[in-house]
Amino acid sequence: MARILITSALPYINGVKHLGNLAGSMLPADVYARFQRLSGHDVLYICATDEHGTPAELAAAAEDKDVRTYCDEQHDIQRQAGAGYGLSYDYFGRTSNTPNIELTQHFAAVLEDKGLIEERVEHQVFSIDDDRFLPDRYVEGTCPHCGFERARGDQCDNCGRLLEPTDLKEPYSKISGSKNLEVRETAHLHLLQTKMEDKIRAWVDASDGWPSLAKSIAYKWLDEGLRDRSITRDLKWGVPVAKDGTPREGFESKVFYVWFDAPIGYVGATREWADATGNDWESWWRTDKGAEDVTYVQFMGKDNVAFHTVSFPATILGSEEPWKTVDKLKAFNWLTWYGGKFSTSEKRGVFMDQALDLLPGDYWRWYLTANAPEGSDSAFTWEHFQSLINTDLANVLGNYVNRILRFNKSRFDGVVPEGGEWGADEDWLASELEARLKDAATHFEAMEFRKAAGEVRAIWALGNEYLTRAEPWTKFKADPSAAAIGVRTALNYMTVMAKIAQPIIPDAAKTILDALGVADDERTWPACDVREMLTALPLGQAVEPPEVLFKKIEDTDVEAWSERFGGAE
RNA sequence: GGCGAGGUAGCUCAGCUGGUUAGAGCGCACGACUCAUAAUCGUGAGGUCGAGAGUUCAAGUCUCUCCCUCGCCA
Repeated sequence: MARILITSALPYINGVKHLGNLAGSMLPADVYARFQRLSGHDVLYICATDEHGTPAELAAAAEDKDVRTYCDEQHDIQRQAGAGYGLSYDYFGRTSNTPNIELTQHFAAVLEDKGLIEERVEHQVFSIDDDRFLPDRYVEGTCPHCGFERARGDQCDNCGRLLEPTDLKEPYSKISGSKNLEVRETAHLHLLQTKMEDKIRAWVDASDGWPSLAKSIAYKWLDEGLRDRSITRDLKWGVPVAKDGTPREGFESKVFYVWFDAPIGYVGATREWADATGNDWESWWRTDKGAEDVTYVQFMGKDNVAFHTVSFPATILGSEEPWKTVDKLKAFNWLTWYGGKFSTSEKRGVFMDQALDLLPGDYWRWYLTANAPEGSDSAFTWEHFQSLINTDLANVLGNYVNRILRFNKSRFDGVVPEGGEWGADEDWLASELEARLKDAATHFEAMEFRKAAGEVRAIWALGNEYLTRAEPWTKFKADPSAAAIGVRTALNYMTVMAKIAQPIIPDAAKTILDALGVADDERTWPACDVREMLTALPLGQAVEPPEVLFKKIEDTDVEAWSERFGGAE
């Protein structure tokens, strides 16, 4: 039994995430976690909301709430949305909770002890009417190069030149529009990443288990040269810059930058889990306290790779403490909306909570896994969604369950029938299954989710092929016992179909296994002898057809949804 | 503008370190079957692998140029 620590990139607190976010980290992490649990491993799947930073403050202000209240509400909304998709976190924590605050302050203190943190004075734009320092991109004004009137403080969108906020002519606050700005001096802590470049590069060199996408992004950053990075901000909402409970002098109104404390949230949320369950968090994170046998797997979108392969490692490696670092890293490309970007403002795309209003979580889980943006960006379209759901879930899997259970009910009184002999058709089924089962497990293990889903689908389809060969409906007329072996094998086969479906569509799989009376402790990943699998159900056991597993998506649904959420043109 | 990803059958995508007639699923056509959510099973038709040039005995797979799409720019 292996110990596997799984984290998915932390969703930012600012609003419910869209399907692309779900598909690119939380869902595949969950599928992987479920697969590994079914395979008998000790899995700890941790996630949390990333709550600090300016966007959270502004979103709260827009709703006329204090930040804490806003985050409380949003955290709850995201937790519920995750539950709607069956995301099986062992713990869904918060970066604003005490464990993360303490850990963040701890890392900062240790890094400073190692000489990797330095106080530097910067010049930043302060908005008197907003009563706050403005992050670069919240200062706008006229570009000194091209005259574009809405250039951002970090760069001009029109001519593309990099800017400093102080370069802008006629600057104004993007938050309030106020022109009542001034440049003030402000001190910040800087993490001296330049000193750690060699150490990080050596660590990247030594890493295996990363896909090429991840390595190339890490090297790109290293090749460009790391920069010392400010890790504090002039904000109220965040981890206070303090040590042992005492605020740092001159930093009373400052907090750590969200990008510094967010990844530490993986550890923080693990501590929350330990506090809540009475478990030990250090045995998962400290190699001096039992974590040396842990395999740590991270899931994230490609935009997050640099932070996980360079920035966060800088924090961890810089501490020189025996923290666990990532072993395997799975990075995803984008799920696009008809080839373009998901966009709230332009009403393009579906968000996690909205999708659940349309259909249950399993529908989305299947589509987003079978069509995961693994090798390249992958397009969501309603038409494609409809096609995959109807074919794979309703026709191939759902109909199989329905056809065989109903036939069994009308011909064999709804119990696993006796009679008939294992024959050539059953041998054929067993050998096909054995090969495909092995492939499916390999793909799940390798985190190749499209291929895993494809193999699962192939195994489902194999059931229908078997029925075509066995044709119990024909045999029943002349020899009911010849039909019985076909039905019995088909019922046993259905248990395998459902068991391997569990990582991807857990709810539907549970419905099927319940209908077949499979005990909870027999629902692990099928790994025994294939013939044993196909003869496991006790003769005479009652099996009841469940309600229709998956309803089909009609053309009228697609029309209505395209209208509401955007679609082709 | 810089950087990144990508342009492979009608659609969504596989194609590792170059090597027999370029693959899958969906869609489509035809056939079979009737237990089933008009479901299922079988067969088949579809591609000058964005364009051009080059390296090589051999390129979707390497090099260069160009065109186009998407994203990021902390």
